[in-house]
Amino acid sequence: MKSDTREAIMAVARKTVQAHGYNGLSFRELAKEVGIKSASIHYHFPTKGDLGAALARRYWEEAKAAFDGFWAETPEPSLCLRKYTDVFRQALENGNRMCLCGFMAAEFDDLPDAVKVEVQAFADINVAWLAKVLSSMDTSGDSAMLRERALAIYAAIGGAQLTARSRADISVYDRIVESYRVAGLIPG
Amino acid sequence: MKSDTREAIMAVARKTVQAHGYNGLSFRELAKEVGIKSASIHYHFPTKGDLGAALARRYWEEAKAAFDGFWAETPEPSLCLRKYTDVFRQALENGNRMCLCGFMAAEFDDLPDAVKVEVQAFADINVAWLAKVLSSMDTSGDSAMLRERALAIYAAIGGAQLTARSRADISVYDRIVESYRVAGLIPG
DNA sequence: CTATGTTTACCTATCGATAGATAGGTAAAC
DNA sequence: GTTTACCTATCTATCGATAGGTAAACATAG
Repeated sequence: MKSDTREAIMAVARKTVQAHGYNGLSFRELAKEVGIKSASIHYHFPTKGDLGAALARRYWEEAKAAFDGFWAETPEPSLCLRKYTDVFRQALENGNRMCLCGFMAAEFDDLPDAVKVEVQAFADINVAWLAKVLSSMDTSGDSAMLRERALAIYAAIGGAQLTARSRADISVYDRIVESYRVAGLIPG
Repeated sequence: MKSDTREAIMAVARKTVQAHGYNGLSFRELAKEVGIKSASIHYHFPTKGDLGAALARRYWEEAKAAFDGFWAETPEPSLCLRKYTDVFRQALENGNRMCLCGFMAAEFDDLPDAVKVEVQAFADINVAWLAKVLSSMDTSGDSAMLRERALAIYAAIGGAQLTARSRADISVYDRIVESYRVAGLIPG
């Protein structure tokens, strides 16, 4: 089995970053919640940047697995998109938290390079997956335009999450995303 | 004249928060850039929360004045909306910075209450102004729906800014906003 | 099976840097 | 004489990181 402690560190750290950001993540506080000493975190993750990069990488790997699961199991593309927007809703449900990489996008200037790479990878897999789903709904064959639309949907969902968070009101997220559908930004 | 130093503190602090967030704002670094000692900042702003609240308040006051100026000077509502999206573009032009209140929305959990109030006020004035402009383009008279659309546009623009920032590429912002218009989220 | 060496996974203790905040002093302006 | 607008000096708390120790787990040789 992979180290339980390492997994526990990552689990607690992910929730912390989703609520307080990368800059709001402290080794001492993290260690206290895990039940070890802060020096022990350095054993598993030599620097904070190593931990941040591991967190962001794990985050997009899990997201990609979930999205691919939707695509494999869900025959209806519009339902696929509904499951997609629900994933971002769940972060808000979980203590008014944000997407880990969405928060880190705001803090981008202060991230170590290794973390930046993984944050960008998260956006990439979102856009690629959305473009794939959109292409299954659209016969125009203009894949460049679908990619643009996919990018717009990804950005809009991140904005909906950010806005709802500042209201601490998940219904704000629902209303914004519904408006995106009404306006035609998100098809279905 | 209002204190030059106080204004200088606010000007430097605003740029810092737009790049590094409220948590990334340090009295020592701020004082160094202004050319005074950190203790002197406490003379003008007793606590960091006081400074943060003053920054956010000033920010939405200036935004409101700018938006009202657009509305007064620009006869064409769709041109008004273009000036609106340009305002958020300018933050990115200015060293890949974000909207001050957009960044603080991410850090919402860690903000003093007095700051939270002002961050929410910024969103309120954006949505109210957008709803007013939208109502001038729409004769349906469904003001509740226009407010929902206004909220969606505000959220989407914030997301576009966040996404473009994480790419350090202003053209990403332009492409996303253009997609919003193509999709019909932003009329005009 | 036992003895020995290595690796794993922590720990205590501490480092220098930095955080916001405060006390008290000073010199100029009013 | 009081207020304004700074200053120096310092406080406690916290930051990420490091050095070095320990005890258990494991591997290997006799």
